Amino acid sequence: MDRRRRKSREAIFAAFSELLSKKNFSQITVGEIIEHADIGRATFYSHFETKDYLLKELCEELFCHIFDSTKEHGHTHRHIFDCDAPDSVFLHLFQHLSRNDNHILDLLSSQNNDLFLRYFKVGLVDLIESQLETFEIRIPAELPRNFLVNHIAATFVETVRWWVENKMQESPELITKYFFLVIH
Amino acid sequence: MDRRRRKSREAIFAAFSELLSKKNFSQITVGEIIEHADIGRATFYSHFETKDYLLKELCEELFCHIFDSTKEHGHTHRHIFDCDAPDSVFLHLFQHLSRNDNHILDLLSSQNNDLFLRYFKVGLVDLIESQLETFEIRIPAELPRNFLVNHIAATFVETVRWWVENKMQESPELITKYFFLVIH
DNA sequence: ATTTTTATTGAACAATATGTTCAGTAACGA
DNA sequence: TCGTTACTGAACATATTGTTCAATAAAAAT
Repeated sequence: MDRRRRKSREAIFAAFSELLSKKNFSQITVGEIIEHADIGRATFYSHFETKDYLLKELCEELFCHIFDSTKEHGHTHRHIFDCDAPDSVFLHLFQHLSRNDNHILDLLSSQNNDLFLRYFKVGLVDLIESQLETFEIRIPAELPRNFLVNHIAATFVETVRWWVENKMQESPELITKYFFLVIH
Repeated sequence: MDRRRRKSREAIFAAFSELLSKKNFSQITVGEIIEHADIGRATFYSHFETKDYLLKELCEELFCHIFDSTKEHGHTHRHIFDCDAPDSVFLHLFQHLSRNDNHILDLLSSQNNDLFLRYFKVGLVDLIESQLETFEIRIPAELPRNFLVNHIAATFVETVRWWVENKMQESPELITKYFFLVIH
């Protein structure tokens, strides 16, 4: 990608992220994004069709990164069972979040956290779907697999929500413990 | 309240609900609402400051109604333990939803279901908070009460979401069973 | 080093949406 | 019947959106 194009794109993402951490998505205007990113109006529209697509691409950048890195871990963990915690895919996710790369936490703590948690959950469902059998969870036979996968993903997301709403005072390890207490 | 005022208010709610079941909240304009409700522009703004407040008041009308009715049930159930299912506060909620009063289901099935489920969850948290001790759920001592309440409410909401996404093929009784399988 | 390709700019543009104002009219309640 | 309250519809200023275009500058290719 052309360097100029990459710089514009990054400037838009940075400006948009900062605005999102301060005010509501629906109240953010394209004009504001342009102003903060310090680019021309036509440039913005040459990159993103609408504000919604911008959000979508931002989420993909943020979360694909997380899931890719945990999937690598997941693959090793799946086979190496002498690891400290066999369930640590989730621990890794919590740790990853608490490191606050790409200012994810600022976004998850903002008024717009629903927007991000929704995207996050979709990725989680895929991850859990593909690894459900490796989890040490007793699966009631009467329960649709589908339902259980959704439940685990949703519980994880809600745990994250609770965590950030409580200013993230707990360690990733403790949060992981809470998570498994309600899942098992 | 003046009959004219009540009629305008109802017309706005009806028009707004219908629009919400068809298209995205952010894409609905005040102009459209006015047109469908068949009222003057100034009338709309004499009732609701913004589209967001309109949504808020609509949610309150919808859900206060549900919670009020289940709280009455809850109070009786709390003391009458020869009832078929002592946990039936949740069964009642599922049944109430499936009756589709006020077209709640249309709204919960729409693209905007997040908006409503968010409001719904807030009411649920209050309900569960006040009745947690009456539930037959073993409470791990290490878990903050706060966390558990949020988890139960979130699980209920996610169960509803799963249900409506799957076209509500299951009976309220079966859904209640799924719910308790993952909660207990 | 020169040429070609590509991206950005800024301004102008029409189209749409927002929220307010006001005088006239109709419905309400007492 | 009379005073009050609500609705109307049009007009209004303002803000936002998304597009267009010619000029300019940076990057890539030769």
